[in-house]
Amino acid sequence: MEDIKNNSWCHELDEIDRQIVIFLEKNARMPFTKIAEKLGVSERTVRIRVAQMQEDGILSLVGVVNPIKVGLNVQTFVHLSVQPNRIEEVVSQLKEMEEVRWIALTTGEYPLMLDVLTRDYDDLSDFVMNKLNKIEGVDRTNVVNVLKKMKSRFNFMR
Amino acid sequence: MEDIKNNSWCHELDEIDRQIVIFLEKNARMPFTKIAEKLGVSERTVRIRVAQMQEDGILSLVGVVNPIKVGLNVQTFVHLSVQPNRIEEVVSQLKEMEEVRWIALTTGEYPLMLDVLTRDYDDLSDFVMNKLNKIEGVDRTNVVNVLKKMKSRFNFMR
DNA sequence: TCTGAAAATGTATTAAT
DNA sequence: ATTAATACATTTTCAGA
Repeated sequence: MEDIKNNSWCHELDEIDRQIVIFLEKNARMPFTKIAEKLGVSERTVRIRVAQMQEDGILSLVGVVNPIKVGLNVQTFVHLSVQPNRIEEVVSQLKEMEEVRWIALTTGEYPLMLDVLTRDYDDLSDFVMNKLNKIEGVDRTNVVNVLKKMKSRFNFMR
Repeated sequence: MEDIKNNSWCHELDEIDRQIVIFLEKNARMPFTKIAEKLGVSERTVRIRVAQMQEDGILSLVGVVNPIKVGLNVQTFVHLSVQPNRIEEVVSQLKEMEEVRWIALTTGEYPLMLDVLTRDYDDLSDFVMNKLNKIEGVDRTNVVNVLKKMKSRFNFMR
């Protein structure tokens, strides 16, 4: 079981990598010199390791906008049942819709799941009525509204 | 309808803000000087605006780890039905579990929805059997596995 | 580790509302 | 009076050997 560490799809991060990530998870613009100082390594070490992790697709340093602050107040999950031979076609249409932020193929009664963001319930109902329900091949839909987020933690290092 | 622009919960970004965000969504460490140059404004303008947007909770500049690259290969959504008077209590237990990345109160048959990340199906089954099903007050669960992500777009500016 | 170049920050100043 | 922009001086950070 331990050989998992040497697989290329699972990059095992050493302690220095992990510490670097912890700082950058909080502040993507933290100066490398400051991180280096805190960890007792050279600035170069930090710079090289960050570049390597970005290169390997392990770490991204990005700006993220808070959707609520720009007026996208309503988050909804839509479970979709589709005629099996038309899934590809339906997905390609869904991909083009800007309200649809995330699409996945899933197990269960409804093979597609969408994460949908809209300004308000008017826009949501407009989306469901005029976009979703107009797609050919959609069988049944199950719409679940997010009322309140109770936890959201997407930083991975401790 | 246009007065929506002057509400404090909905910070309307002007064109310069939007352009800044577009650059930072791609690269949180892009030098302010470079952004300023591209937009034809001073570096200080960019710096102040970024600070202001961060202050207002509109924009965060963060490092994000690709879960798959660190061995978290299985994403699962769990819909939970809970005895109504025990929701708070159940949520507070779920919050402590590191597999549970995200919790929301939702409409529909199952009032709680969880986003769960695990290394593999063994860990998932362990989580369901030994953690989830041990919580007092949980009524029914509906477990939906993510088989394949078809779209993921969480940058908001165009 | 060092070093020149680049970038970020602080202060003072001005303009606009 | 407050906010936002600029210019410039100083400090910090970056990226190469």
